[in-house]
Amino acid sequence: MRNEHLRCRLMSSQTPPSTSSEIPQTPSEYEAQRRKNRDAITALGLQPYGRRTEGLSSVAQAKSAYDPVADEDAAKNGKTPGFVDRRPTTKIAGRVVLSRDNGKLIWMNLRDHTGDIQIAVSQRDVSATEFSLAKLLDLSDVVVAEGRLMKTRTGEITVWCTSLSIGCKSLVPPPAKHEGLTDQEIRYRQRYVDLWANPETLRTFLLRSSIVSRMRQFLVQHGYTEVETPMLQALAGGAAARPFITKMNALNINLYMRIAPELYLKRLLVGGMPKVFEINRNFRNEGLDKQHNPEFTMLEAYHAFGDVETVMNLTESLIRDSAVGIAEQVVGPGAPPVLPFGDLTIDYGRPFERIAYPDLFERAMGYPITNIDRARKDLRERLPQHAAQAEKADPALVINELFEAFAEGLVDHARPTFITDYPAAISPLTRAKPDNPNLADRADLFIAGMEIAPHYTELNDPDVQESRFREQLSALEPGKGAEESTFRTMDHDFIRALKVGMPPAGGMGLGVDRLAMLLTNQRTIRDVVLFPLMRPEE
RNA sequence: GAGGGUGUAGCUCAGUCGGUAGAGCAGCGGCCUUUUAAGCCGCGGGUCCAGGGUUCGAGUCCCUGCGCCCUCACCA
Repeated sequence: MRNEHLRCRLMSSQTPPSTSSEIPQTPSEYEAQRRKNRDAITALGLQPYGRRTEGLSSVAQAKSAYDPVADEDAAKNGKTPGFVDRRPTTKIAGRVVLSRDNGKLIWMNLRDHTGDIQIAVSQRDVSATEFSLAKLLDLSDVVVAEGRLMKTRTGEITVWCTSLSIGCKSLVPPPAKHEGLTDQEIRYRQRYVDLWANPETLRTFLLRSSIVSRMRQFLVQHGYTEVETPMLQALAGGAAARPFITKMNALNINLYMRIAPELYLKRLLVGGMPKVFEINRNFRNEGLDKQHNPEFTMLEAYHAFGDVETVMNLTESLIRDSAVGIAEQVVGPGAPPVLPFGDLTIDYGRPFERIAYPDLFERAMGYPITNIDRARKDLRERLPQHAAQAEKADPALVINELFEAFAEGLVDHARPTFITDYPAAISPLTRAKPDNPNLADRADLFIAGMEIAPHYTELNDPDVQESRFREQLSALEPGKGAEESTFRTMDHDFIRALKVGMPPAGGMGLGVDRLAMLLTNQRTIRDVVLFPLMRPEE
């Protein structure tokens, strides 16, 4: 009953308004003209918003079905009596991207997600109604064309229509046919236009989709279990970042959008799931730039009885497999995983470089990280804008300023590189190396200068974890304290979980958007996020 | 947060020294049965991002604000 009612309402809303007073806003000249054409299509007895259509081929399938022998035969013998036309027929749906009306013969180019193809609508070969429809079509309408596959005199594969119908009327004029849609703002705000008007955009997102599904497949094949943990959390933990705050009415409490799934995934290790991963969104209340969108997709994976080395190997093989998948789609089967990113050519097939933090520091500065006096002096002299840092109590921060300024730049951007052996002092949530308590069992993967994935040997001593939490809380800067202490709270349940006992484990987090940027050669995160965050219109 | 760029027709863009708002495509009317960004003839189309100022006169110069892009900084 209820469905009936809904259906009636839906159907009535599909009926075009008969009076102009029902048109919601003043239409542009273009929209008015298209509404007029739509009404004329309705007047022909056709439904301008189409209906279910079976037996559709993609444009790519149609093109590959073209039969040159049959076409030549038809061209040569088509007019002889008793001729049997063996050219294959096809039925395709696509958006009208070009139209050339020669009077009694209309050429149009249709586009679907696989490409463009030309169709011809001849007055001689379709019904009078269908030919009238063809005359009433506008650029960016979606049509269904059926006919035989042939080549024109100039050699272009064409569907010579025997029937034509409309899938939907477009009331909005398309972007310039030659330039496409170039306005960045409209590309992001109206992605639905960008996707059809710029085939490169659709291609990028199809590639991104294939990366993510192939990653899932890879992880499952390697024995990892995919899980989903809370996105709404009473405590936003697992990373040092500011969360989005939201409110739950029923319980009258504040909740936070998660900044990381880490603490929940570790609880699953406690529960006895040995290898888990999650691919999902994290939310961080920070600024936007080429590498940051407030919501972004993160892969986190944990491996019980593994360590940092275990997950480094996982990341390396996972990224290599992703690159192989992309190379096969972009270049062809068997293509090596070598992909361009801007001016770089990145070979994902070679073993990833591994450089220890202290070694890289010494290579850049000429002295070891233990030479704190020298480091303080360097910071004052070479980075005066960070002079205040030099007076800070913790030497590791001094070292790290210099490291970021001078050492990170030595990493070859074209070569995926793990930086290992970070100072323990700047890695508060990581276990120390078994043979050196001053170094953390942590490795960060950099590609093209971007931080792609951190790896850790996870803390599993509840007492150590609790004291690290406390240190983090007490280290809050006075100015930020009031605000940040509202969401930085001790996660007692997580400590309780560690008391139950978490096996030793390796864990990693991989920025899926950044990996998608690298593999699809897009310079900004906004070009690999379908609907990037924009300031609201108006 | 700082600096730079940009905003003009549905789209892509010109617009000189401050002096009647322009082009191509798209649209409308007409012609055209093998076109390739089809072609030919004709026609219409503007809140020059918004607000203020200077000026006889502002798309143009000045100020303020907003959007987008780029670089840097911050954050991670």
